[in-house]
Amino acid sequence: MPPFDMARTREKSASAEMNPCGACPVRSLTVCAALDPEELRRLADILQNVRVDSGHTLFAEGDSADALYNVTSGTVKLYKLLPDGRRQITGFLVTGDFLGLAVNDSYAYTAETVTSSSLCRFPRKKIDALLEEFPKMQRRLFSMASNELAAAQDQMLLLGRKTAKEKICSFLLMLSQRAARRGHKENPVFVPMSRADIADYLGLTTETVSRTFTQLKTAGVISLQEGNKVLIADLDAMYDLAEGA
Amino acid sequence: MPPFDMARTREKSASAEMNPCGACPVRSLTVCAALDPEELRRLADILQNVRVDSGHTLFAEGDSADALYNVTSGTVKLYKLLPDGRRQITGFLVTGDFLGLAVNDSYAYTAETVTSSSLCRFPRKKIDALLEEFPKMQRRLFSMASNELAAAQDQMLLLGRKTAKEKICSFLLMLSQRAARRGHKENPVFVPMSRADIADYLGLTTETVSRTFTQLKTAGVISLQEGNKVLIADLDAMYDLAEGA
DNA sequence: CGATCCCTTGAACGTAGTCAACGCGAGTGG
DNA sequence: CCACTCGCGTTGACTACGTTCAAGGGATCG
Repeated sequence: MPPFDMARTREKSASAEMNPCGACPVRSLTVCAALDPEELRRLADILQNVRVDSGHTLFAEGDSADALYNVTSGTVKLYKLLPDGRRQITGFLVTGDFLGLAVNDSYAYTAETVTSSSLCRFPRKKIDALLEEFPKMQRRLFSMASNELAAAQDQMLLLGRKTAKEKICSFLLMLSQRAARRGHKENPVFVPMSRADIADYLGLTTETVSRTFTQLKTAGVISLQEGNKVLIADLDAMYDLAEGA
Repeated sequence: MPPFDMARTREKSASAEMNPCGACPVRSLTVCAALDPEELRRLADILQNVRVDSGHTLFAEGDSADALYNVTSGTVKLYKLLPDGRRQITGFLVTGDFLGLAVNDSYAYTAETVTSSSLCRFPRKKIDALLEEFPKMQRRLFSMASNELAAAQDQMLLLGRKTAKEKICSFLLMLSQRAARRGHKENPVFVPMSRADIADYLGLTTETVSRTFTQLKTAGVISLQEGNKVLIADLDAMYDLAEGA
């Protein structure tokens, strides 16, 4: 029996065997894009499929960073805490996003599922070895990190300089655009996270988030629908409101 | 704002030969660390040394991103603007930091000098080719981007969840630690940027920055010295104040 | 059916923003 | 050489946006 078959038997989930990377429907979105079949096979050999229910912690800030993850379905939030419990969510990750970058071999943030999610888990040492071997993948990861960095700067602008209304509108537009890029319907927008999560992402309180939704609803810019969906009724107004026009 | 071509003197390979990367005193801090002599020579071949007076724009948000830069001396600020002029400074870069990562071949932010500065300029196409060739350098760049990303998340926590006093203390401590890591004296801290710049970095107004400095001064935690220096009189208090203890 | 969680709404409060004035030092020109 | 301007920092008075504290509704679940 070839060694790679041995490796595959170690995978946690049977679904990984039935759905190898070559057939992965979200590959084009992520770090695995543009790898050739042989490289994909090598990648499949080291990954574990992980399924996590909503509200569970993948890893906590300060944990030793022994794996990189790739979201294949669901939504994951990353956050940091202050000693007194104040929380800042630094990102909501969805299909195709990766997480687990480390500083000093420790995670810099806590990762927790918002909805039940599936992830590919790459043990650090193995993925590092593979990155050495496949510069193509290294470049891809770098380019994704660059995009993350640009998004982080947008978020700083939002946190430091936007009003509550502008923050909420920017947030909804971001979710909408992100859904569109993944081939989901961009309107109404699916908003799976709680008011508390939105507040901690935008630097607000739940009360302010709730009040601002009500304002926008009253102004006829959005309307709330069943199943945590938000219909953007006036897209132009949203764009204007998102930047203070 | 003066036109930057006037202030900027671009020295071609001639000066690069006189001061080759091999003798560069800040190499260990930056992307050029751990390259061998041959690789350094190749790097020196493509770089331009750039000297820029204070208050000049290196490039603006949206410009086509045709170069990567590396700060060798001085301080550079990066910022983004809202249509009505509100500004968020996303970082102050010093010796060893790089800038110029692009999204869609455009810069995502404006880069402007705070003090007169020197930079190494790497034309995009040439540096990309070199990165292909030297995976070592690619990895180094990636690891620096990872650190940037972690710093960005810290900044989001600051912007979203810290009070004015906590922001100012965190800021001064960051400057102090950064100076220490570069072998400069960490106390008193050199603070070359204006109140307006500090405000736009911390999501405050100049008045609040000024008032908070006065408060900290009155409380005996810091004292202001000649030449834009801040003496941290009570380091423990600063650490506590920075996280709301 | 009670307990819990999440969301919403109301009222009062407080932190930081806004508007305004002034001091100070550097640079400029009469 | 002095008067003037200009940019920057500081301080004061007032305001406002978002927070805090509190209450209640609605959905879910044991």
